[in-house]
Amino acid sequence: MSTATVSRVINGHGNVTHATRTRILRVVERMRYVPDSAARSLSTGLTNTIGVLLPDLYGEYFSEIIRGIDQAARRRGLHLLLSGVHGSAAEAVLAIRALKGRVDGLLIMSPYADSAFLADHFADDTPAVLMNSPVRGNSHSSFCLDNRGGARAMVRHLAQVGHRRIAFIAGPQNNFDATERLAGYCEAIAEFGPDLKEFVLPGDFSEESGYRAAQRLLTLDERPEAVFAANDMTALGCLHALNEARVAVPGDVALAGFDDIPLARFVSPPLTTVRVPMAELGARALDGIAAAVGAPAATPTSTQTVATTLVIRASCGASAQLRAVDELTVSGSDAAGN
Amino acid sequence: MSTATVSRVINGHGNVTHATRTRILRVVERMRYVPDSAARSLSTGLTNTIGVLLPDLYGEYFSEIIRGIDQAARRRGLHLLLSGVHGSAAEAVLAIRALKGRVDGLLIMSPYADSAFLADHFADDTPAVLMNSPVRGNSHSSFCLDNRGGARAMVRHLAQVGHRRIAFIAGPQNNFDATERLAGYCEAIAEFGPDLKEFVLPGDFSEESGYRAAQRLLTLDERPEAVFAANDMTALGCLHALNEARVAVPGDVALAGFDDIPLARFVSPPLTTVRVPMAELGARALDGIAAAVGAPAATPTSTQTVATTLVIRASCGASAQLRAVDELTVSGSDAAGN
DNA sequence: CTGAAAGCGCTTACAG
DNA sequence: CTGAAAGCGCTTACAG
Repeated sequence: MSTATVSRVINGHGNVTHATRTRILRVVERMRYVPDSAARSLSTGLTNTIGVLLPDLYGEYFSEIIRGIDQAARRRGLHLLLSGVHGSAAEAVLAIRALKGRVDGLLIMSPYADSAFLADHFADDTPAVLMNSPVRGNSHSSFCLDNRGGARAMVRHLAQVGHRRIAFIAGPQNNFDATERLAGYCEAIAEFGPDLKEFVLPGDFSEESGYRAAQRLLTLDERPEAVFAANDMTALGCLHALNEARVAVPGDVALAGFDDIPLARFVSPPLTTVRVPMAELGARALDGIAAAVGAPAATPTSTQTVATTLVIRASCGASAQLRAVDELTVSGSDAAGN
Repeated sequence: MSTATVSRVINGHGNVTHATRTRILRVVERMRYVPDSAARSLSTGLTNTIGVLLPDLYGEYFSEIIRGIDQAARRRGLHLLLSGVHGSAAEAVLAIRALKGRVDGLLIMSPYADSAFLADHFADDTPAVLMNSPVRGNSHSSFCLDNRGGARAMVRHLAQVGHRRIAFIAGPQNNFDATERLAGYCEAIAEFGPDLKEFVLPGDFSEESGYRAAQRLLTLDERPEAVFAANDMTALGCLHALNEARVAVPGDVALAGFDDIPLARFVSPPLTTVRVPMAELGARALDGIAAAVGAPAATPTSTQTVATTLVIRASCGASAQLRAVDELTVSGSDAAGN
């Protein structure tokens, strides 16, 4: 009954008599023995946990990512060491360092977390996967929402319904989702007709910024026929201002958002928007990091895109017929790198 | 430059020449050396991380708890090992066991996690704190929302506004929040007047169950003057059914919820409800477990209650004057045990 | 099939 | 002020 033998039965390594095995199991049971994870990690070099770094651990958006990650991790018997990295790069560095020896791999979403940053601060023998982050270089795999495709699909939809002057209320300039959505809008304006013109107003994803943007739009000589907000909260602020000014939606102006937050279908009129499958993003990223943990270091990296969905409701003047379709998958593709 | 000396400068233990210290620091910097957490944990017996077990890691409710826990943990430089324990007690046992050697303390919210359960499955030298769970015995500290006080305050409010027949749509029977809210309702009915009568309908916290309960209420000979739902989603389902039946709220029947979810103030009429400060619960519980980690094992345990807040909006027929007050703190108390 | 021994990477008395 | 050594609790070749 040496520690070696106990270790063997606990880890199911065979080469143990049935008799000794049952004897050990009985004692284990009686003493409620549970192996110490830290010791096990030290000797095996494995922790069975994945570190997850997000800008925040809460809110609609991150909560959904966590949900996807959690479900995928649970399927694989992996633990999650979560950390919210609010803002500063210095904080991100500390968080990453603190993970050494605690995790087998890292899942990270952060404006600072490009490959160079990771190479600098994270042990290069530990795999890392980026989520929804600007990818530079191909030393790490990454999973991104198709924000760009979603924005393009929305502009196409608005143009199809007949709107020409389509304004865009942007999000924060240092936010990856926001800049991708803006880029998609610009691309689509250029692509879907010479009669479409870019018109971008500043915003910051807040309800407040949507409210202000709408007020400004209302003072214009030539009002846009449609307003596409970089996210739903901004669109809601917009709607508020429009209501106050007795401007009918979608009668006088069409309104669209991005995210499909729960509120979107409760407001009046229900908001046409783009659904972003955060949980799916999280789940796929977890699967990606799990694969990387198991794979040899030289495995090629890839960048994968998670499709977004156009959700057509009443706020853009689409015909009931079109709305009946309700949801159309609009995007999604894979690209392999390195 | 032995490992011992390096260890001393890294941990700032003094007794090192300025010269050797700077030399070591320089090398540490150049090699980007970061101590291995698993090894450190093994030798110090400390992990600087708190394990957190919640029924789920996502959704409005848990997301807010996580937010509070995260903020408090960050203030103290503690890491969080999060685990969602969906349902089964067996799963909870596994999750708890897997934490051994990984955490200095445990924060847990689960219907199964009473003191007896913890004593059975969690090392007794590791402190644990319960959140919003039925407390039996006093071997563990616990932090609970004052669901009972919140429900009582709501009934009192409804009675004050003039309602006599106040129905309650209950939540799941095995849910601690739900049973406490029901208990508060019953207590208050008994307390605030002989002319008040208990009338409880089944429900399960879902919008659907509120919808059905309302339909049933509408068939009654003597309709209630007020309906108090065990949570906001149920109240919303109720509102839906009432709207369909063209029963005016609050004109024909008053409606109240519990939770104060974001939607509550967006529906029409805005919903009178009870706000539950989940983030505060999480933060206080984290502070509690942090204190327990530092304290000697014999430190007395305590049960603390986190106050809830009555939020008066338009759905219950309260006068505008009363509503102007908008929010009234209604409850909150401390009780020390053992 | 079983056990003695080394080693995982740290920290911390204990000598010097 | 500094280093050699033991020990934290496991796992895993290696002998037997």
